Amino acid sequence: MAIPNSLPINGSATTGTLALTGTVAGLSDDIALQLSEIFGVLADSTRLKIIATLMSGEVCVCEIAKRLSLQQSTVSHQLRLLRELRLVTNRKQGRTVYYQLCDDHVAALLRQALDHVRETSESPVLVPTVTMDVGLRVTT
Amino acid sequence: MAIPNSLPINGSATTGTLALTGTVAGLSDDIALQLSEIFGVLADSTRLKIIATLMSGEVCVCEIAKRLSLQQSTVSHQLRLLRELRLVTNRKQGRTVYYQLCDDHVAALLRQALDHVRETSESPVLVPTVTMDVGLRVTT
DNA sequence: GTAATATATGAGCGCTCGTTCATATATTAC
DNA sequence: GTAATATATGAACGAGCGCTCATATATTAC
Repeated sequence: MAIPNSLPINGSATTGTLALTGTVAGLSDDIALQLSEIFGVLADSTRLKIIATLMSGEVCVCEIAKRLSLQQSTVSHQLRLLRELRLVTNRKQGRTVYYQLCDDHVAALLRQALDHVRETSESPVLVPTVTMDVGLRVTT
Repeated sequence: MAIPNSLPINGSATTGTLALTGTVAGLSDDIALQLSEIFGVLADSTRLKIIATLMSGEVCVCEIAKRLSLQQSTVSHQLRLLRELRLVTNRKQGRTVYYQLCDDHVAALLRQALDHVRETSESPVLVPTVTMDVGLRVTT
């Protein structure tokens, strides 16, 4: 994920021309790029964990690092990316900085994907089990 | 996106332990990785366009390449990835191979993200317009 | 048979991404 | 004042990704 020039993730780069994309089939270059950027944010497990952490509310940098066993600089770099995409806001109090999610869309996508993952792997259908029937038969 | 060892995108690598992820907050390494792989598929504009093309039904490789102005090998490589993630199925007829989407989840995520992109950029709120009021005032 | 068409795939290349390390700044404690 | 703590950020490195080119295979047309 590249860090953009302080542009939010939404808002089209060009003007209009959404008509062709009415039925989904046939994405314009512009929209395909926007979508890939949105999904790109979620395509890293570290960022996903950070976002998920923020879904429980406002958390400071060092707390995120502690909870996720990440280096502070790693967390700061990722938060910077999320900040420049306008997905989080921050608030400084003393020497600690608290971050907060401010985008519903990304969180909604995460939730939906999570539902799907759970749906397919949660159901205790055929938990691997080995049943052995051991015995000795003496042939005389 | 790496090509996996013929493993589908769903199905957890380890056994169970989904309990901790009940409220979304606190993703396990395993689940975060699974999610990042799902989003990773959608994090490339070329793949998005291919998937969107397949959302209109069964399409063959050369047709996809033609519609999207992509090289045939590019399309084949991406389709191979999608095939190994079990997101598409293919059917050979003569010398042409038809591909078809076979995963609802990914298509649903695309649709949802698309709705959000449209929602925020579609509305014709303040289309950039310059209004000039030019005149000459002669001071005598 | 040969030629043309459709697809698959390995190798290589350039680019991007995520992490780590080192360091700078700001704030609090003393 | 100094020390400790919290955060931000630039540089560098290694890994992975997507594309292109070349080539192999399969099928159809002739």
